[in-house]
Amino acid sequence: MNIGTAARQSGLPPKTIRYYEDIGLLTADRAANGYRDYSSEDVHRLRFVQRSRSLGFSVEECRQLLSLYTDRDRASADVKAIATEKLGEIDRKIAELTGLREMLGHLVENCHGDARPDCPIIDGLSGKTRDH
Amino acid sequence: MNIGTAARQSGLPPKTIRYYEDIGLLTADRAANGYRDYSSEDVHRLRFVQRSRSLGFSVEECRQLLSLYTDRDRASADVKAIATEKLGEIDRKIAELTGLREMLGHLVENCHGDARPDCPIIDGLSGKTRDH
DNA sequence: CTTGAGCTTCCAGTGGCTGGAATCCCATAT
DNA sequence: ATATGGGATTCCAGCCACTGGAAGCTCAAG
Repeated sequence: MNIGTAARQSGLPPKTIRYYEDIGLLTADRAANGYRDYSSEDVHRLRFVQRSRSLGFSVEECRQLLSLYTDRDRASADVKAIATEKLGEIDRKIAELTGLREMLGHLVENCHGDARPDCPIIDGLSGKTRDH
Repeated sequence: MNIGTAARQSGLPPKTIRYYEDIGLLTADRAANGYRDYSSEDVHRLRFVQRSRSLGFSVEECRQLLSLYTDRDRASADVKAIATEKLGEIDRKIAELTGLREMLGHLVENCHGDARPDCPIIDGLSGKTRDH
């Protein structure tokens, strides 16, 4: 099957698939006319990468996961280690964003938001107000 | 004052300050020897940008905020609009990450994580299991 | 036989820096 | 006077993960 079909079935744009091939993440057979030719197993791998990426794994992590995916004899502990590490990262990111949300939320709440120039948001960003 | 001092006082690396100048976000006077020369007002602006960036505003948004910061007569509503929009983005990001966290958390929970090859994480990523 | 869609490659740009090289300036120690 | 070390300058390249666009090929349908 051609790249367009593989793209539709995997949820990845053709450009991205070519890019993945370029960086050696996935390979593809070539048909007689020079077109890339994907098997359904290839599509599985593409979708695997698509899902992994959408779950926040970096491309390098996807490379690791793919090799764990391919290696039918690896220990599940190896996979769990990567996933757990990523879970920690996600938690840290959520915590950070929640902190930001709170800070910015306070600023927005205290801003009357009318035609007057007086603005606690600007004051907060410029460091004028004492930290509470 | 030199760029190093301004950097220490604003919390931005010198490289970043030069970069900001390069893209026209901030300007700097030059001393006789060609060194950049920062006033304390310049440092205020640098810190303003530093805080805005750390709160998740893009450089382009910082450009807007800076002009609102400089314009002593603008309505606080203008600032509030930008901040509220950003608040929405942060909320969306948190929601997205929370979703990811949950999904990945389930996979990790169900993985026994021992020497056996059977792994629900890989199965989940490959789409083998029905979405529950 | 033409048209249009889809495929190929390659080059360049995105955002927001960051690292490194080569060179210059300045203050201090010898 | 000079050597040294730290900081400043410029410019070029690279990071991540794509994405857009140009120029040219192939293929199926009308």
